[in-house]
Amino acid sequence: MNKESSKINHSLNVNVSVDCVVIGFDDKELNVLLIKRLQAGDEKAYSPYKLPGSPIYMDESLDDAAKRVLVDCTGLKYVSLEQFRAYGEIDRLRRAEDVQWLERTHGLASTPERIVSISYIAFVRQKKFRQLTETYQATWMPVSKLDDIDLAFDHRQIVTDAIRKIRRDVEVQPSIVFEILPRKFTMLQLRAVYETIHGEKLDIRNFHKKMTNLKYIVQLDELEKDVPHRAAHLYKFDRVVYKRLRGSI
Amino acid sequence: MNKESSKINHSLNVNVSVDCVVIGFDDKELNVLLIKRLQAGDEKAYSPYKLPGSPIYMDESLDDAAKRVLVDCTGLKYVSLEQFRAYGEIDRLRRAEDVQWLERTHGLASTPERIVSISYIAFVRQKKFRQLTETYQATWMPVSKLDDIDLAFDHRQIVTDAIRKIRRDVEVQPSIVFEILPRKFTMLQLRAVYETIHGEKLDIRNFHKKMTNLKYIVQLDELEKDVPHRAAHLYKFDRVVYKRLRGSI
DNA sequence: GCAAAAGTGTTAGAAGTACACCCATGA
DNA sequence: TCATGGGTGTACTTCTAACACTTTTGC
Repeated sequence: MNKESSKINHSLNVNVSVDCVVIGFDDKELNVLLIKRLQAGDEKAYSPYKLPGSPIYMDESLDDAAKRVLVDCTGLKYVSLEQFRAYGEIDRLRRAEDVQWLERTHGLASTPERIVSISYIAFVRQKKFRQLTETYQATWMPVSKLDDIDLAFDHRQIVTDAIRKIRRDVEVQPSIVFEILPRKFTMLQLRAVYETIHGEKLDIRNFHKKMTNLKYIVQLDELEKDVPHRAAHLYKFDRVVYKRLRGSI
Repeated sequence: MNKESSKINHSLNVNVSVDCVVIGFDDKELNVLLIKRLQAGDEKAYSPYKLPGSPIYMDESLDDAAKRVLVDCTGLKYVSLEQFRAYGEIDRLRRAEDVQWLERTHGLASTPERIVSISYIAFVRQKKFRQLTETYQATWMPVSKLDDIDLAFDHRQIVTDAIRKIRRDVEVQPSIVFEILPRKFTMLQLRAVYETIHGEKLDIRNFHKKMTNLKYIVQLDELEKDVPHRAAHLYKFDRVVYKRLRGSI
């Protein structure tokens, strides 16, 4: 848009951005990855948290932009990101502090009237990259505490929608739960995932029966170690069998 | 759409557009609503069909833009449109004829490198507005014939994705089938919808049993008329009961 | 031995599937 | 009387839900 003002502006498409809702699981609860905004002079005036996001570059697809954002903000590569929804209400930039932050961060002389944001969801196992989040000023916020904090732009709405989507997706596409489990997992861990996502306790025996009936959950000849109780069997998720059984779902 | 060209550019956001995938049902098969492109000098060079769509205006939300497109192109109001997916590959405007068409139609001096399109789905009963589609050069294309025709931009991909989405949505949100049925319908009509969407025959007795067990499908004290065979009962969809039973789904 | 979780079966009810015949109507 | 779709029941299988005790291990 502003070809003069800087090279950054030349290659950015400031009318379209991507935002990533990274939902993490820490074996106990769901957390969402938020970025602390860099603070300028009057620190108080700014909403401290936002989703990782960025305007797209002209030479990258939406999917590539979302991947870039995740790598830039968190160091995370190889995370499966799924496009989720576009946000384009006309009052998305209603807060002056949000606009100021955008201009400062991206070196813009001016901001468009509106930025349409394409949001992406990732569902990840937190333990994989606990150290990286500190480097990038990213922080895990428990989903249960979201009501108490202020988020920039319409990011609260986006997070709320994303969590609702994940709850639904687990029903139709159970493979996503294995993204937040280690490669080898116990039935207890698997059950904890389902209980956390659904928000209710599940019957142990029925759960065990149901899961071991699934052909793509295979028991390994291996037990967990260093636990202060009887060791549980380990299982793995067989992606090949899963895909064969479910076709293109 | 034709004011003064300068004003149009001022109020259009040419970087973002909406496209509507209107899937219609004519009691036999699924059809998608396509627009015939207005033809310039060299008619042959242009892909004849595209989805109804438009760049968004600065003072309208994405949802409003989609509604406007549908009204402008087809005269359809009060159709439930649902946002579906954003398309932002960098080569969306790869075809020169597509770019030329855009510039001519919207009076643009130049076209951005890329236009991100937000696609919307509507699912409608074709009979409601058969005459309107002629006025607007819109036409119903059987989904089964899509392989044989050329669509502009990435619209083939969009339509394919939309149809897959509808097939899935029927499972989780059965209310959408009633959008393409008359207010009073027979079990045969209802079954035809399911069979068309799923692409397979269903057992008549089991289907009947299952549907009449649903509290939100209520039998009326009324029979169909003017049929060359025994008249069937009419049923209606009770939206209030449906919503009560399914909460916020 | 105790704390903590692993592992395991049965029963009852609900839901889904397979399957075939007579009925009402208009042409 | 024939063509067309309307309307119905039963038996079998599968899935779901409810429910409690013994085993293994580390401390």
